Amino acid sequence: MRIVFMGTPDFAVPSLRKLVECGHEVCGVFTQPDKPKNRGMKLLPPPVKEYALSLGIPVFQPATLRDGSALEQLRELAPELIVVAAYGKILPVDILQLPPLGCINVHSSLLPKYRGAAPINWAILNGEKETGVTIMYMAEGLDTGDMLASCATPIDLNESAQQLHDRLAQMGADLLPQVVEQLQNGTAVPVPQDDSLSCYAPMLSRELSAMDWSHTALELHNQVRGLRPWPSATAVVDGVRCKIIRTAVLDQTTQKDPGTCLKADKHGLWVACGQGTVLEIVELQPDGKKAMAAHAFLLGHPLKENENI
RNA sequence: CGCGGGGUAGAGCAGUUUGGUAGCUCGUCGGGCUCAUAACCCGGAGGUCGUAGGUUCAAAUCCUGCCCCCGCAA
Repeated sequence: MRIVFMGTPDFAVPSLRKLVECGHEVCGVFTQPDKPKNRGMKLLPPPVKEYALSLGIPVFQPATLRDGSALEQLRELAPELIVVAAYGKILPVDILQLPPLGCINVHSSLLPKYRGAAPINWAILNGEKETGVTIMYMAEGLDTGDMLASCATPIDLNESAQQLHDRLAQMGADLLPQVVEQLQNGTAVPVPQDDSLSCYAPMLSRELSAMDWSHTALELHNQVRGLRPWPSATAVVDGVRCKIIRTAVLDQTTQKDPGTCLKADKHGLWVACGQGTVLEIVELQPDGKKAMAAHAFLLGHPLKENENI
């Protein structure tokens, strides 16, 4: 089938790869413009662009889809279907109506839950036991279109958003061929979303990072793994601002106030949290340093028991 | 030229301001104690101080170039 693919970050790459592998004619790829990133403000191409170029697929990076030129380019490409995965732009109606078979989106949640920009992270932040991917028609509303297929997966208690992201990216890609085939055959069965069950997963921000020890160990654990790799949960440990990379919820209780260091030696770094729960900090990354095991950090930052960390 | 932190033993840090024999904790190796131990005691090994040059009687430390790592910002 003749398809235009729209996507930007790593999440979208497996889907694009799958379409190509299945023999579809991906006649064009739309992705966000290169943006200054990283140290030195170097202009970096999005992952989807790099991959598309490596396959020799024409890449389009319009700053806007609303000035008519993108629509014109799409008319020339004349796709039967547009497949979107984490593109990062809202498609205007005229584009949504262009392809004969419509526009479909690979979304990393079990819709109607977690519509929006950061569904993977919010599923973990909220302590969900299960999430998944959904492929749906695109409608004018944000992630509100009729669903065509979905696939669920359990979330491991210690899984980070990054790990889950990678799994879901692949799951979404694997789900794609059957949906495309059904659309082609006319056998697809769109299922409307039940708006009463929906919730939103807004974009992440650094303001979510700071750890509040009065929260329970489980809540903090979810914060730590849900915000990986960006923006990461942060805490000040021995006066040093650190990203907290990996934690473990301990099967212990304490009478000490939240934020009290219960243990700080080569066997571990334990912190008292809300409601008497205890969190172990397993791995962290001080400002300006590489990630390190908590016990290694303690060698150079001797912390005492019963102090506030 | 976006802002900033850093590269010292296998690991994490101190020492650099005020140049003068390289230090701490952990690990490691050997020995001891112990029913036993991830605990404790004794002893040892291990570092061209990122790299290239400069200043100096003398450089981890001061000066210059370069390489690499990381945080912020986007």
